[in-house]
Amino acid sequence: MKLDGIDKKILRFLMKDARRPILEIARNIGISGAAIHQRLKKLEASGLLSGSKFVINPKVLGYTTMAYIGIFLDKAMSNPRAVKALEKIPEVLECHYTTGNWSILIKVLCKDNEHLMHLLNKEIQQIEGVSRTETFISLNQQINRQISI
Amino acid sequence: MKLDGIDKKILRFLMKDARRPILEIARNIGISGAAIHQRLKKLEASGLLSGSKFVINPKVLGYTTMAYIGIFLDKAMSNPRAVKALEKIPEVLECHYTTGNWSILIKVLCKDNEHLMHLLNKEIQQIEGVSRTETFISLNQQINRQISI
DNA sequence: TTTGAAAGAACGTTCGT
DNA sequence: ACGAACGTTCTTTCAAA
Repeated sequence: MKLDGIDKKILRFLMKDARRPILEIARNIGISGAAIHQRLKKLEASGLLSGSKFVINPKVLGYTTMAYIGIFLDKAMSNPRAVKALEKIPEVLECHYTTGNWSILIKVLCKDNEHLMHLLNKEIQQIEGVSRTETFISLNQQINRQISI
Repeated sequence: MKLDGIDKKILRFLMKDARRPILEIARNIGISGAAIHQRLKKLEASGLLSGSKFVINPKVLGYTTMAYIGIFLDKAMSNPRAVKALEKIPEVLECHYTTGNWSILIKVLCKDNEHLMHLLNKEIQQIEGVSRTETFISLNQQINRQISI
């Protein structure tokens, strides 16, 4: 997939604000709305644009504690089964099958430390095959962005 | 901030597709467009809705290697200065100030392992005050979602 | 609070060029 | 890539339930 300068400009606009009107972008870039429309269709067809999302600020709902948890699995425990169990826990936002010490690295979002403790003791550790965990609390997320175009 | 059932339904629609027309959501939920309009304004004013983003699939652009890197900083190196340096590296998508072994945990996205190696050796390790790093390659990201409403 | 309606502006989309 | 045209959606407003 190759992007020219105009494609990149369009993407940079929409990645910041998915609701930005096409015509407004057209005016900013200096080409017609129809042209942008065509390009967006191409980008969509290529699979590069996989959708749009409203971004929510979890702090407003009281979710202030983010953490990464490295999980060690027993030999017998298959990764897919563990993932299936983790999917059912809504606090788990990401789950990665990683190289290195752990079998799995997950990112969780909790209301506070107590919530996190409960999540660890009553949810994560209770999953069959989970032998040990290592938790890293994010005291402050200082960068959060998508790939730069 | 308290959400009632209708708020939650609206959010669930928009979190999946930010471009979904309000009137269509209204029809699905069974209330008027004007009501949704009012609620969205409230949600925006509360700060819960912090914007919308087009989601890009980096694989289409050839970015297939995601990794987490734990960074050890020298005592002398202040966290803000390190973050400033990391901000300049576009491959760095997230940066967390964490408890535990490392000073900083970052998430990076690279085209391939070679790209990652270059990033580590020529960019990250070159930052003044970075003493050591530990890298965890994500072989497969199996969950990726926002907070559940 | 929500509704239904109504107005005008702005938008997405599709053409022929 | 353009510009015009059409149908839809958005925003805003208002009186009424």
